[in-house]
Amino acid sequence: MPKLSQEVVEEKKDHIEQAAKKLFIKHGFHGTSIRQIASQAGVSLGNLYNYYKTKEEILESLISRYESIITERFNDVFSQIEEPLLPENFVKLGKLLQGVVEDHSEFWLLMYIDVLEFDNQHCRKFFQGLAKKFGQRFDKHFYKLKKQKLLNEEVDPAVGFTVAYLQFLNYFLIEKLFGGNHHLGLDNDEAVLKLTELFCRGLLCPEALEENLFHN
Amino acid sequence: MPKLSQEVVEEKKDHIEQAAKKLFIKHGFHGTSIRQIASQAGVSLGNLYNYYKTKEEILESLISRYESIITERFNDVFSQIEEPLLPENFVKLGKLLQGVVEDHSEFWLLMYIDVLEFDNQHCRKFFQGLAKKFGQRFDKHFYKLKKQKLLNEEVDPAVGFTVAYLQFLNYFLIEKLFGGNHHLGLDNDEAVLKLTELFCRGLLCPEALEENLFHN
DNA sequence: TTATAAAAAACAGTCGTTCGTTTTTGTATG
DNA sequence: CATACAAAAACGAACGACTGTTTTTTATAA
Repeated sequence: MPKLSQEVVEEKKDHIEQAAKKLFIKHGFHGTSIRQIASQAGVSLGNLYNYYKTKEEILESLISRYESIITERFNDVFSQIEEPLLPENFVKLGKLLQGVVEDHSEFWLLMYIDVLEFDNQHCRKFFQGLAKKFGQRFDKHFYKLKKQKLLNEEVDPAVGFTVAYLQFLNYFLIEKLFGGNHHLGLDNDEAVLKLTELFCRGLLCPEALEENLFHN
Repeated sequence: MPKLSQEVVEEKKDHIEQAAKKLFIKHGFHGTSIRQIASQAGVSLGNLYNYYKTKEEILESLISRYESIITERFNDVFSQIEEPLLPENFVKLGKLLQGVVEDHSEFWLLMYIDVLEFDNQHCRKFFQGLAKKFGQRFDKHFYKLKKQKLLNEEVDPAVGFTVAYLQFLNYFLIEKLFGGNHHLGLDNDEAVLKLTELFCRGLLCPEALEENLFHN
């Protein structure tokens, strides 16, 4: 039998890893056996070891494959948002991130596996220098707003955007994976609107922020 | 041998569960064996089954025990904050929650185990009706501010406070468990200050929010 | 002595991995 | 065009260690 082409190998690995993913996110890494993976993928036990040296390598390959998908998806999201600090674009961001979580909540489950069993070795890059990355991506937009003095000078817009991004993700993850059940007491659309309002305007009126007004 | 008193039993269970916790958060539920737990606790394998019917019961007991500790700790935090929407109290909240995460990050690891392997059955109450709970706890404070018209009327103060609470927790969890490594590009104290600023004032200047100003 | 706790041994499976074998298939040969 | 060959892929039995749980035995203290 001739050697399989690189793409065919990748296809087969992808097929195996889809099966593995299904089991890992349901029973965890140690809760899933190689036999189950093989069976789920319709492949023999021994043959798995032609593609992966160890069980852990399956998880690693799966995560890095998924990471590309997620990264691409996020790039797609951000490419739809040119001016991220417009209120209407916060709303748009929220809804797009809702879609990401709904389509790929498994990715975060894999991340929790990684956190638990591998000290988040494989997924930590996801958070490294997050604000800096956004700062670079939306460089010109942030600079323009800054120059126009439309921003609260106390907060770096990159930090603000990162916070909003994380908050949206977190909100939908709590809803999807943690059983939040409308934990803010709002439906999802309202939540996105209220979060947007909060990020843009803040919680307090300008008058309240003159400290003396608060202390009476 | 006479029957052990209820408190002695609870002490022994606590001791066993401390050992179990150590192992569970390191290797996950299925990655930890009963023998390891017994050995770590300095108890015989068979004797464990005098205290728990199954391995899962150890985790359940551990989680519910930890839940009480965490709940108490949170109550302690909130009792230190009478007027949660004062900017200086946001800062205080942030620092207190930093302490909670630093002291009890294991609780969240257990929660991720619960999410992964038990659909968050045991921990989901943590998020249920969160905003409502805060709304009730800080009832009078929120009402007072509302009456004084110091609040952004677009956002329920309970929702705003819940969001801030979750954001602080999430920030420190990312730092502690997910390898964030100053993901906002700030040290922790700065991050608390900037988050506070963001929650109170928002990201945009009042002038920016008149939409026409934005679209030129 | 007796009820109970603790320990040890036994049980029936399952685990990740290895390995010898069989099947498959493109290529080279006649 | 048919055959033989060889390399690769697929398979599944076997290995030794380990699994959660049950049962049996021993130690302990009123």
